[in-house]
Amino acid sequence: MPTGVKRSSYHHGSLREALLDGARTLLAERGSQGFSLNELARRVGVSSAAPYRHFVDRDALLGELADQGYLGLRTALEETERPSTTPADRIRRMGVAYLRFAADNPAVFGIMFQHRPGHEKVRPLAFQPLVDVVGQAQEHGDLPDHVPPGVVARTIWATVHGLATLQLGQGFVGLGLEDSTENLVDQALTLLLRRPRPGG
Amino acid sequence: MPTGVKRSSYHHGSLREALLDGARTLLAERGSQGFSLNELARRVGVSSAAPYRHFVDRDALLGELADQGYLGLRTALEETERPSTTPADRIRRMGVAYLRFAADNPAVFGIMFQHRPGHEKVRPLAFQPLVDVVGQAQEHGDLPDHVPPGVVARTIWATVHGLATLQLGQGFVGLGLEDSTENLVDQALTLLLRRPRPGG
DNA sequence: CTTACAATGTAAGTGACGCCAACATAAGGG
DNA sequence: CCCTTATGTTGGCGTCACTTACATTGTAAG
Repeated sequence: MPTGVKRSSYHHGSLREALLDGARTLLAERGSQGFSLNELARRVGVSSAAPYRHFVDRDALLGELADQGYLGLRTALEETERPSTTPADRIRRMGVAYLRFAADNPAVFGIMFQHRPGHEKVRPLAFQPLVDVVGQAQEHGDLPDHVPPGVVARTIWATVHGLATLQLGQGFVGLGLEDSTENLVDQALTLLLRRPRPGG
Repeated sequence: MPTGVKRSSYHHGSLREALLDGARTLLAERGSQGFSLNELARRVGVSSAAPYRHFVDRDALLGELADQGYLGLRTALEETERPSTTPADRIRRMGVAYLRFAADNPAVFGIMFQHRPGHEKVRPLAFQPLVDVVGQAQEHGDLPDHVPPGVVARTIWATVHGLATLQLGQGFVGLGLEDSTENLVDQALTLLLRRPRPGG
C-alpha cells in the first residue's frame, strides 16, 4: 500500500517500507534537523507509536536510510563506467557523480557521514570502486604507483568529499570563485592526476 | 561572574558571555545534536527564558559560536608560521592545524560548516591565510602557477576539509588504513605538492 | 533624590517532540 | 479453534524551543 493512502484494515501491511519511503521525502523537505518521527507517522497515516514496532528509535530509521544511501552511492560510482576511456577520466566521472549524489540527496548524505556505529561495515562498499580505479590509473601511469592504491584513493576521496560537503554547506559562497560542479571536480583532480585532461 | 556560580542579585551581570562559555562546554559534552538551551540555562543558573534576552533563538547562539570558531580557526592557521621554512611546509602545517582544530572542537566545527546565512561574511577570513601561502608556494615552484591561487587553495582546502570531516565521522574506520593525523595530511598533500617532503 | 524608562530577569504556559506502557486487533500455525 | 505472535492504537511522561505577562534592577533626566 503506497505512502499516504488511507487503509481500511487495522494493520498497514507494509508499514516498514512506507516509513522508509516517507522518510526520504520528509528528509528532502525538512532536512535532517527538521525531520520528525511524529510527522512521518502522521503522513503515513499511522499512530506516532507505530514506527517503534519496526525501528528501535529515530536514529535506527535514519541509520537504515544511511545504509541504503551507501549502496546508492556505490551504484552511482559504478555506473560511471564507460567503454574505452582512461582510468583518469573514470575518476573524474566518479568525482562528478559523488557531488551529484550529495546534491540530489543532501540530507541522506549528511546522515551518512555523521558518526553512527555500524556504518564501518557498509561504508567500505562505497569506497571500493574508487580503490579499483585508482589501481588501474596507477598501472596506466596517471597516478604515482609508489604508494598503495588505498592511500591514494583515500586522498582522492577526501578531496571529492570535501568539495561535496563544502558545496552543500555553501562553503564556496563569498570567495569569488563561482564554478560548476564539473569545473570544481576537474580543477581539483587535475592537480592530483599526472596527465592533463584530454579535452583541455 | 563565572559560569555555574550562584548569584545573589536579580540580574546576572554578564549573562551573554556566560551563555557562550557554557554553550562551548555543553556542546563538547553532548554534541550539536544533544545541545539544549534549557539545560544551558539551568547550568548557568538562570531561567529558561533568560537566554532569549540575548539571542533571538537557539540558532543565533550557535551561529555566534560558529563565527567565533572561524576566527579561532584563522588564528590557528596563522600561528603555523615559522621562520625560514618553505611555503610547502607551511601548507602542511596548516593542514595539520586544520585537522587539530576540528578534532579539538568537533561540535563547533560541525556547526561552522552547516549552511547558516551570514557565514559567507566571516568564512573567507579563515580561508585567506591559505590563499596567501598558496601564492607563495606558486612563486616558489611548489605548486603549478598557471592556475589562480584561489583555485589551487580551494582544492587544498577541500582536501584538508574532507580529511577533517571524514576523520570526525569515523569515515576511515574499517578501511584498513589507520594513520596518524600527520601522516594523513602528509600523504594527501604530497600528491598535491610538486616537491617531495624534505624529511622523506 | 525621585521618578520614569529601558534593560534584563522570572513564572507559567503552549504545542511539538521522542519514547513508553497497556491494551486492541489481526494473522497464522498447532 | 485457539493460542501465540506480530503489529497496530490510546494515553501519558518528561523535555524541548519559544512566548506572554509580569518583576526587578540600572540609569539618567528633572
